[in-house]
Amino acid sequence: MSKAPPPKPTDSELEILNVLWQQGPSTVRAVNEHLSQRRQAEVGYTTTLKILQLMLEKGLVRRDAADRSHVYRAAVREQETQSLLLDKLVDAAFGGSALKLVMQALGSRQTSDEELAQIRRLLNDIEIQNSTSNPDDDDHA
Amino acid sequence: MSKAPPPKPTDSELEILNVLWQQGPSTVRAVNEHLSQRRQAEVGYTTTLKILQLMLEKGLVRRDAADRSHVYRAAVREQETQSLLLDKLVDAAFGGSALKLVMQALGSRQTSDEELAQIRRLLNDIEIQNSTSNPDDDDHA
DNA sequence: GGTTTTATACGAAATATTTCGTAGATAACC
DNA sequence: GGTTATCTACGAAATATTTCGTATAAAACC
Repeated sequence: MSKAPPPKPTDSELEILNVLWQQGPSTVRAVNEHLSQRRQAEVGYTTTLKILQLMLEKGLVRRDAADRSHVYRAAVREQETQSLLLDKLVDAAFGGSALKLVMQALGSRQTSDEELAQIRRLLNDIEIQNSTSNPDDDDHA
Repeated sequence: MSKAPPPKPTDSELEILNVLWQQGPSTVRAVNEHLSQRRQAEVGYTTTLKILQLMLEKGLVRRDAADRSHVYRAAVREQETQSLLLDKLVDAAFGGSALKLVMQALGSRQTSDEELAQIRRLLNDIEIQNSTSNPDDDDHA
């Protein structure tokens, strides 16, 4: 046993991760400015700093402390985090059924023909995968 | 102006809503027992009571206090709550793109042919709707 | 070299959430 | 009628999250 997986980020932490994913490794000041832009109001510099320090302890970010201004970067990938949050939501609100979530997402909002086409392409890809490997291999515990 | 929409339920509140959606109107004791079953451990009776009281203040549940044992029922619909949580997640983790969320949900997990077919049927329905009403009516602010 | 600016670290207040103990009232039981 | 069980209300501890003020050190400026 060695590493515990990083925990689910809080709302504020997720906001900061978004900045780091989009901007790449950044100083506290840079993160703080992007954060202040996203929201209506100005965010205190030390607030951003503090959250980044907590994120460091949790393993959500790493930092390069070579210079006086430390540079932080995301330690978790965007896609992995999306999956994690998606799974949590599926469990907590959709009775564990990702299908229900997808149906809900598609059904309750406007989806353009272009997007529909995009999803169809993905469905085709998945179907091909299903048939080339194990056609009926869905729920073998 | 009159009614503020019920807020996003917390994790515990969502758990209780799930019980109420599944079991229908229930006493505190009944909710508490279902809750204790879902988790490993026993949940304190007054803990469940307290959360239900807070949910009442927030407008997430209503109650019938005619008898000594009050009966609580969900004041928000399951589907609406799912939509709300979904929207929040889309904004917070998928840059506002529901399409990305759907692609991620489908791409990163095993989806059976049966489920794929179900989604295709939904896509067809949506496409028909799109063409019968307003074909290019996606982003008219 | 002294002043101002810009960093990090840290403590702690403010807020939100979860948990439960205790008090008081009422019903049920014997 | 008195005791026990069950219920709600309420306060508050325990925990998590968000926010920021202050202390301190180092760099930048003049």
